[in-house]
Amino acid sequence: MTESLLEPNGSRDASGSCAPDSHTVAARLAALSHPARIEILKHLSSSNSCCCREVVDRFDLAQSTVSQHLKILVKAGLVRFEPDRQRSRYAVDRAALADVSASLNALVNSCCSGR
Amino acid sequence: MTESLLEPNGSRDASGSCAPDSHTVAARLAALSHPARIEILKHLSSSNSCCCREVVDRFDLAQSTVSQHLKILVKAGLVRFEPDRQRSRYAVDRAALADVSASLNALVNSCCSGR
DNA sequence: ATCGTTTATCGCCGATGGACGATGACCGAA
DNA sequence: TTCGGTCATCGTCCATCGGCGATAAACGAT
Repeated sequence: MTESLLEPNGSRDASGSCAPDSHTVAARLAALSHPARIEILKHLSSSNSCCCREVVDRFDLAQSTVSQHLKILVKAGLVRFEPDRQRSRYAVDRAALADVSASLNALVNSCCSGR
Repeated sequence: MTESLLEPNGSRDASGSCAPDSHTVAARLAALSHPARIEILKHLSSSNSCCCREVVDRFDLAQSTVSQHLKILVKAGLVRFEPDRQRSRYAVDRAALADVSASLNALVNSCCSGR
């Protein structure tokens, strides 16, 4: 693994808020850096909770592909997964999503203030 | 809420808020989804303008690797590139950075309102 | 002109991503 | 039970990423 040459870890900025390290932010942004996943997120948010099939029907992607994208979103913590009997239920974790946005905001602010 | 006056690709929906398409957002987020690039951005922002060498000295990465990362950041429009005689100058485009953040904010908001 | 510095690019390689089809498991209904 | 629908996972294929060293071009200084 090629990590550890960057940031000391959990640095705190002047405002006292904890700035997540670059790896964490990068990993979460990576989950958002695919158009299909963004669209899937939008779709999920529009209907509170979806099963995989609904997403497959909406987009022109194979079921296995959609399942993969959902898995990535779940792994990133942006989508909650609840295995129902037959139909799995996927739902946007709005708090987590807001958190990612806040992290990026913090990064941008630190870039704009450090001058 | 947020104005993003740039972005030629931004389509304006009925509500007047600018909603960039998924590909655009995804591409810009992809540029941010690497810890080294995030750290490089922070470094650039801390000293207004850098040459490649400065970044190479700061991080434990080969010069070619840093050059690649910088190229990616430039291509994404997050960093401005100005070829000086000998030393290229790289500087954070704070407006573009703020714009990415705003785009993500807009996405999150649309996900949180659509319910 | 020659050397040293800086930079961008090339080629290479291993790892990962993204797409798909096929498969098997699970469940509900007939 | 059998059938149909849903889902996760596996394996495969191809493209891209991320790292590096090597190289050549451009420039300043000697």
